[in-house]
Amino acid sequence: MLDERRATILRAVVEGYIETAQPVGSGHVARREGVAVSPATIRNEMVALEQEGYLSQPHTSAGRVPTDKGYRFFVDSLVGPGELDAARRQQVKSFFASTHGALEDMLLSTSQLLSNLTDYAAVVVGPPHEQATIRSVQLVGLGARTGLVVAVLSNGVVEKATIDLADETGDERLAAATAHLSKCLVGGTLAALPEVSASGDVLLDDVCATSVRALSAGHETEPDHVYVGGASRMAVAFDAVETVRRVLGTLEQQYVVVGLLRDVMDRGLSVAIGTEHGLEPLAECSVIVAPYTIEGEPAGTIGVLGPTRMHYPQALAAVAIVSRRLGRRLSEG
Amino acid sequence: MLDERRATILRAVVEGYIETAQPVGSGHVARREGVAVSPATIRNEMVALEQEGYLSQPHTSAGRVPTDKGYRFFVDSLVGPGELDAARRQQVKSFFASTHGALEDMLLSTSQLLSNLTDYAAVVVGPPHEQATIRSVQLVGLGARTGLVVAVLSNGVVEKATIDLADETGDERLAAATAHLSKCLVGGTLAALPEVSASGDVLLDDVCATSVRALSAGHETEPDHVYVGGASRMAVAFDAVETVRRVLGTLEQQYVVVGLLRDVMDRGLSVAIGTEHGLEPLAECSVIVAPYTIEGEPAGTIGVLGPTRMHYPQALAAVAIVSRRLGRRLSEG
DNA sequence: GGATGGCAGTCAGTACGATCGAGTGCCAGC
DNA sequence: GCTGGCACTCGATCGTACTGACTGCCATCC
Repeated sequence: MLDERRATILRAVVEGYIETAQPVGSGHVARREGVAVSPATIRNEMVALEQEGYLSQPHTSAGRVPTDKGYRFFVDSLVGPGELDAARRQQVKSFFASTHGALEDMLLSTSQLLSNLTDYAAVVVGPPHEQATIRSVQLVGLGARTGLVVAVLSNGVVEKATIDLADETGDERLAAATAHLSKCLVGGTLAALPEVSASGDVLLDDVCATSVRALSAGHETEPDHVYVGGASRMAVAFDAVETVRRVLGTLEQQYVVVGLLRDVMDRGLSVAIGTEHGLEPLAECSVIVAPYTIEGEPAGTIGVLGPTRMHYPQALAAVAIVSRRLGRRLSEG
Repeated sequence: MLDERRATILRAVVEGYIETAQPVGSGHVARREGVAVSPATIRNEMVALEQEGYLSQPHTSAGRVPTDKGYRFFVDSLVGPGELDAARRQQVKSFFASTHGALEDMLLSTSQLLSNLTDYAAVVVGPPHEQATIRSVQLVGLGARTGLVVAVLSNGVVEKATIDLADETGDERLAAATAHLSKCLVGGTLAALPEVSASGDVLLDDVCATSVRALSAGHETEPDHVYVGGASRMAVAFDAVETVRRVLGTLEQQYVVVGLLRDVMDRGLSVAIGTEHGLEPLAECSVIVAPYTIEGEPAGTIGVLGPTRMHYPQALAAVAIVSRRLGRRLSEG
C-alpha cells in the first residue's frame, strides 16, 4: 500500500498525464494543488514509485508516465465514479425518453449514446440467446427449394436459418412441419434443442430435423450480437496510425469483442487496464464494463473502450448511468 | 480529348502517384516504359495538362499530382477493369464455395471478402425491402403487455417490430390477429401496406392496426441494411489522422453510406472519384460500385471505398467478380 | 533524519544555416 | 517540334548549437 504522500503524487502524475498526454515532471506535480512539498522531494518519491512499478520513464531526462499498475491503483483507490455534467445527464434522459423500436435498434443507438457521452468507442452486447426460451417457430417457403426457419425468442430476438428443401415440399407440408416443430421446440431454449420426435411421416421428420440442425448451427457460429458505436473516435485517441489500425481491426471482429467483455465480467472487474485483459492488440486500451439487467435478471453488458489514459471518472459514471437506465427501459418492455 | 502522347504522360503520372504517393516529376515519367521523349518535352506537356485541369502542382519545385479530372480520364479512357491474380481468384472461389447461412451473414462476410481482396473498405447493401413481397406475418406475445410482429419477406429478410398490447390480449386473440393479418398482408409489400379490413371485432382490429403501423414505421425509419467490412483499412490509407476520423465517422452513418451508393448508381456511374459524389467528408476518397442481381432482378449494390489514389484496375476487377458471383450464389438460394 | 535548495548532467525538441537534390521554366540550337 | 542546357526554386536533410525540462545526487538546514 502507498503512503499518503506517494498516493497524492501518483494521483497528480496520472491526472496530469491524462490531461496532457505528456510525461509529467516533478515541477508540474509541485505546482498542483494539494501537493505542499518541493520538487526535489517529489523527485525522491517518484524514484520510489518507479521502483515499485507505478511509474515509468520514457527516457532519462523526461517526466514520468503511469504504468498499468499505476492506473490500477488510481482507479481502485484514488478516484470514485465521478458525476456526469448536467448537459450529459440531460442527453441520457432525453435519449431514453424518446427511444423506441426493436431491441436491436435500441441497443445500437445506446452504443452511439455511450460513445457520444464519453468520446470513446462504446460496445453493447445484447441478451444472450442461451437463456431465452423459444416463443414461436415457423417454417416459411422462399424459393422453390429454399425455406426459412424463424424462431422468436422470449427476449424479442428473432433467430433465423435458411434450409434446403426437397422438391416436393409444398405449403401444406410446411404448415404441418411448423406445427410439429412448434410442439417440440416452444418453451425450450436454443442452447438445448431437443431431438424432434418422430411423427410417422418420413419426409416431415426430415424437414424438421434439418430445421433444428440449421437453427442450432446458426446459433453456435454466431454468438451474442454486439453493437459497436463511435469506433472512429479511436482514430484521434492514438497518434500512431498503426495502433489505430490494430485497435479498429480488433473492434471489427465481433467475437473477439464479445469474448473480451465476457472475460472482463467473468473476472468480476469493472475496469480492465492495458494488458490486464490479455488482448495483445488492445494493450494500449482500457475497457470499462457494466452489466445491465432486465427485470432483475442479468441480460447483457455495455462497455467503453478508450486509451489507457482515458478519463476514468467520467467514463465510469457514463457507463453506470447508461447501464442502469438501459435496464430500466428494457424492463418496461 | 487528349493527344495520345499527353494521355501516355497522364497515365504515367497517375500510375506513378498511385504507386508512390509522391508527386511525380518529368524525370520519373521519362524513365517509364512507353514514353520515348525527353524530360524537357514532358515538362512542356505537363504544363498543358495542368492548364487543362488534369494535373496540379503542390508547390513550385515539385512534381505533378493528378486532379479528380485526371483520375477520371484515367479510369474512363486509359485502363480497363484488370484481372485478379490467381491467389485472389482462388480466394473468391473458395469463399463462395464454402459460404452458407442466412442472407445477412452472407452479405456481411461478402463485405469482408471484398475488403480483403482490395485492401480497402468494402460495402454491401442488401436487397431493398420495397420490392419483396410478404410471405408470412406472425404476432407473438413477449411480456405481459408487449408483442412482436414478425414479417418474413420473399427475399429471406425478416422484419420485426415491437408493439404495446392491451392487457386483455391473450394467446388465442394473438392467434386470431395473426390469421387476420396474414390474410390481409401476405402477398403485398412493406412499402404499400394496405389498411387491414374490419373483422367485426374491435379489439382485434385495434391490434392489427397497431401491428401494421409498427411494421410500416420500422420499415421507413430503417432503410436497407448495409454491411461495412474492413473500415480499419482506411486508417492506413491516409496519413492525416483527421481525415481518417472523418472518413470512418462517415462510414458509421449507415444511411449516408446507403445514400452514397444509391446516388452513384442512379447516376449510372461505376466509379465516383473524389468530390464527384458530393460527400464533403469523403472528398479524398473514390467509390467503386456494382449492382448484383438475384435471378436476373437487380437486388443490391456492393462497393469499395478507397483513397482517390486507389488501385483502380484491381479494385474494379474485384468488385466485378464479387458482384457477379454473389448474385449467382444468391440466385441458387 | 527527513525535507530542501543547489548543481551538474542528460536528452528531446527547436531553430538555424548550409547543402542537396528533385523538379521546373525558359531558351537556343539541332 | 524536340532536345539539351541552364538558371532558379524550394522542400527535405543534416549538423550544430542552443534551449528547456527533466533527473539524480549531495550538502545543508530545520
